[in-house]
Amino acid sequence: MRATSVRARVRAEMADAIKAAARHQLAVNGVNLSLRAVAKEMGMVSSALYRYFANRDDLLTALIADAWNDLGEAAEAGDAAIADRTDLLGRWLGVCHGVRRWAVAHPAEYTLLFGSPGPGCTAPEDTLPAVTRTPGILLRILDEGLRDGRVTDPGPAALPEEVRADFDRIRAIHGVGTPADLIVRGFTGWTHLVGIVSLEVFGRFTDVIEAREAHFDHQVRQVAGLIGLQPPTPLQRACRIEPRAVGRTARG
Amino acid sequence: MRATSVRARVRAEMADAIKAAARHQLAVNGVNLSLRAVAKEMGMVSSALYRYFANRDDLLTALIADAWNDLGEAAEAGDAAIADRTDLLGRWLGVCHGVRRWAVAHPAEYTLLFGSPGPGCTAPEDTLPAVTRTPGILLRILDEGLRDGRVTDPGPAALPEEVRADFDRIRAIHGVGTPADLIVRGFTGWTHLVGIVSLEVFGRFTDVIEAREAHFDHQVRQVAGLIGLQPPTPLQRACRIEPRAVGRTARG
DNA sequence: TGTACATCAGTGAACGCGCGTTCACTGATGTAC
DNA sequence: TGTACATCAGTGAACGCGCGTTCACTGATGTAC
Repeated sequence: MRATSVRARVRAEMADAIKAAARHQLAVNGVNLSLRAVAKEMGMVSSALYRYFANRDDLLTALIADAWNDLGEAAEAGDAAIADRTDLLGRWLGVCHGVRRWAVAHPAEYTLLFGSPGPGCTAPEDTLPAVTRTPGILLRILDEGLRDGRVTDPGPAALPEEVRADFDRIRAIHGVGTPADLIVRGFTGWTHLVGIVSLEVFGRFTDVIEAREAHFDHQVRQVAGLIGLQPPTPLQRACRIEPRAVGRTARG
Repeated sequence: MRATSVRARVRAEMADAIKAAARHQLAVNGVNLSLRAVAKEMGMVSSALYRYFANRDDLLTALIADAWNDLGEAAEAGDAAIADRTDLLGRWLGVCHGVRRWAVAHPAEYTLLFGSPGPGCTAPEDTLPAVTRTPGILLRILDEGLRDGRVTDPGPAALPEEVRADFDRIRAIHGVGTPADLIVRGFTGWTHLVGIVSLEVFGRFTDVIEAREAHFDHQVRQVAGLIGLQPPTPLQRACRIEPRAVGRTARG
């Protein structure tokens, strides 16, 4: 029994190594992953990969699932880096910067997630938690702000009924009580974030925007303001021990 | 001499027909354009295409240039559809809807423009006017609003110096006097627009947002408000002959 | 107007390539008695 | 502990495919005299 699990462990490690090699291939040769190239990088013959993945699509699907989780971890790390947990604006910005940093560092994997889907791209059902993880972090920040009064309830806004239905569904997925109108506001932040990161990663800022990070920070702040996130008041800041560390961490 | 230009005209028509077939191929088989498939659709042999385009990259480059112009035309049409030229919010929304409609109708061409660039993607220099055309329309609406007081000058905002340098350069390209701070606000609208359209076109709204157009309209209105665009006042509306047609056209 | 020549669009065969995937195989490792 | 068998990771050859691109060619169309 124990011997079997040794084999299983080695097997799992091999699968991980293959995925790592595949990620490297993505980084070097772009999004058109070649099984033969992955195998060569592993020092194997291409047919050996079929011991670990049923086919190319299977490997890609695994990479995509991993990428969603990596993105989520980067976003969570950006949130967690803010010492003052009541500084919701700082945390929001931390998440945004975390997402951008990950995307710039892993352009090919970002492309898997937010570039155009290839021909045989079927998102498997069980990736839903991974996909909704990052927007979920943003949503929870908003929700927290709503509950302690830092973010104002938008009240009965002019949200079309059909749109409200969509966002009631989204609310149910995340299991929060945030009103649909506020979720929409947060979703605007998410769509903007994806837009500005995609433009940068896909090379649309070349020869246009040079101060990438400063520009990103400025834009994301603007949108955060639209959403209703405010910097902590001086009084709130005064109650904290290390207020100055916050801004720096958010932008690092 | 006239005979020669007959040949030249036929030649140009053939090149157009090839591009049309290529566009159809893009729409059907996705972004991985195959010269052989294009030739087959034309009822030709693949080597015949080399009479018209030096190689595959040349054809793709031509398609991309055309796509930028098509997008620009769709955006301009969205603007032009607003009868009340002083209704800057309506015109802004008209441009946004025009962009979205074109993208949804031509997903593969949109992907060429805003998806991840392929390996040999070098934007030729002379496409700059085409690339900047659509954001330029948005910028000019803002500029018009600034000049007649509908949009307020943001004044000396907290724009980092390096970002200001980038946007001074952009301002020079478009030849407008709009202050950099306002251009940045407009650029936020552009990045948001690209984000929400990309998410929809690349399939990220599947099983998430069903009321696509209503949701889009709502989001884009939110961001337009952030930028400083306001709906015409009742007085302004009253001075117009057909005020009610505006909103409908903008959303059609 | 008629003829000789040049231009050029399109053909069809061929090239070399890299790809995903299959299959029978070898040899090492684990299992059962 | 030792032996016979089962499992399974990895090999290497082969398959069939579609691809971009080349090249010598044919035949129609335009040009010059």
